[in-house]
Amino acid sequence: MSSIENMLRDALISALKKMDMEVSSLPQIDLSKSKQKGHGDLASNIALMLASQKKENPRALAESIIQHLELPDDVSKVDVAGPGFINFTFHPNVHYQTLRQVLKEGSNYGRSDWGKGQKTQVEFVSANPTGPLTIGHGRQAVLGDTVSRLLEATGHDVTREYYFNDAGRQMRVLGESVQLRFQELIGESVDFPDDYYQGDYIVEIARKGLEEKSETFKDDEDLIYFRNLAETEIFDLIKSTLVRLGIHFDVFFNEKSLYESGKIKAVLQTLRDKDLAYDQDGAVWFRTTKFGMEQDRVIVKSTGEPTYRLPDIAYHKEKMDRGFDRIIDIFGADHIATYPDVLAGMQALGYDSSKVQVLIHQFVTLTEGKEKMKMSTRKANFVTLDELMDEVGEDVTRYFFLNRSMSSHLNFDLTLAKTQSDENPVYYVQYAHARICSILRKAEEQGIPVDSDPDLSLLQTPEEMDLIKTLREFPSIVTEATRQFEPHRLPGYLEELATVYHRFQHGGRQDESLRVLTSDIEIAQARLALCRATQIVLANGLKILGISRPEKM
RNA sequence: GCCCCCGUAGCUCAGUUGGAUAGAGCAUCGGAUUUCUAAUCCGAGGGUCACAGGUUCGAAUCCUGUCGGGGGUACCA
Repeated sequence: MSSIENMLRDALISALKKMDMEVSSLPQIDLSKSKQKGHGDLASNIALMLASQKKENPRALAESIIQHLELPDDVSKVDVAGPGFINFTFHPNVHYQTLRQVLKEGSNYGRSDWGKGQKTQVEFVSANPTGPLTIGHGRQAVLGDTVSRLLEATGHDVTREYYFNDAGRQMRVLGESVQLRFQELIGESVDFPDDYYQGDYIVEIARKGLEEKSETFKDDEDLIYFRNLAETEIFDLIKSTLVRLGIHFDVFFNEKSLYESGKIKAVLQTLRDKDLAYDQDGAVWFRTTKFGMEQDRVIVKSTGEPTYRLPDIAYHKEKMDRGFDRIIDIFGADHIATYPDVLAGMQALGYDSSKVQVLIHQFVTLTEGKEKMKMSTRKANFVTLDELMDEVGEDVTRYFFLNRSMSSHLNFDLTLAKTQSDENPVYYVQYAHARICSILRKAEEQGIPVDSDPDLSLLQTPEEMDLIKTLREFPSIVTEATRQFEPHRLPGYLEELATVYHRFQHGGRQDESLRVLTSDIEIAQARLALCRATQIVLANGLKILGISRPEKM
């Protein structure tokens, strides 16, 4: 955050003091970028806020504030507009200074260290290995990875973690599904139940099994064999899909290890000791009502098998014990009811549950033309992430999932996605980057010397100034996107930046004097510096999104 | 029944803790090119911000209710 905002804030406060205002009861002074051109560089609604508090006319109040205001040197103009906004216009030097900063910081521009030293864990995907990753998983995978990248860009120490369970009923059914397909392959006639895994990939795995096994006896040992085979094969598949998407996990955490290390039992015992767990109807209940919930919840079924809550709580305790300062869980909307139990569990065990931040994203609904499809791994009516990437490419896939806010349903029209791949805004952004690379190459070919300290004050056209002002926003876009966990702000910003750049460069088509490589060498050098700065910001932004930065298109 | 998310242009979606004339892309229509990459630019049309009340200087945004879509409300995860 550049200090000009702070200087203005201080100036406003001292102006208000002069007016005998109660500074302590002041609403927070909001200084935000003016929404429209002609309204200056920053706008404050302080007069409007105070007017409502004091029941005074906001415009008159704004005028009065201005009269008492001592402007910092870098602010060249101040005026009152609309219902009572105070608009500030910067001296152009502020903008040239921004440009120098971008060029100096290079790939660090936009990065910050406000998360310095914060050990942060991000858990996402966490799909059990029962089938290939689908478009539904894709949204979470890309969101989780990008949230992680944002956290890294703001200085956090991030661990990406994938939690899975290979011991449950799902996995048993999976193993049996493979076994049945195997029996078919060796010529036995089998009855394949409707609610078993229908996908072709099951047959593929069974075929793999045929390479090392020639018969099956339907005993437990066989079942374990097929279950394990399925798990390794499917996990390989999942990992290769993730690699393709540019996602690397630091830790794959197996739920089973919580049982083996006795941590599940220990949690249960602790809850019992604290009288937060009790027996009833043959099951063990967790007193969630103690933590403000409507009813208690079962944590161990009467069969003796824990419900998902118990291992989830034990897992989060494990995370806490590993010393993370922040724990971020990314879940689909179907898990919305489960996390309060986990948070209650943390409180019950004496941990600070505010360290856990749960991000819920809405579902992907898949349509093909007008058909609405309900995705189900079991029934094998899904589109895999790999198929999507084959069709539209990795960059489009990532962008598609990132361009929308988590809280809105993502309507995925397959036919549209295919035809739209040419029109996808990601190309628009990448093209701006490629165009800059091209122009820089051209400058080199023409032998224009690189001036490390060009006269930036030669940049004066509205297009040039717009571009610089847009570059100036980047760091706060990154920090806000991180703070609010809203990755979609970044693609929106990059599209805006690309637009402003394209407009700038387009000007040169009609008018030679507006070209970057214009005959006036000094102007050319100043514009080349502007191009380099834009390239830096586009590249830094795309990198955070995990999208490639082509030098040619 | 109760709880959570969503409802904004023909379509897909933005809209910063309540602020200035509600925006963008796609689609449609009209213009610009012997290009520093037309994967570009400029312009036009297109809106009862689901509906009805309320809060106030000001509401797409906050509150209440209704309708519609999705998800939950398990001794499934």
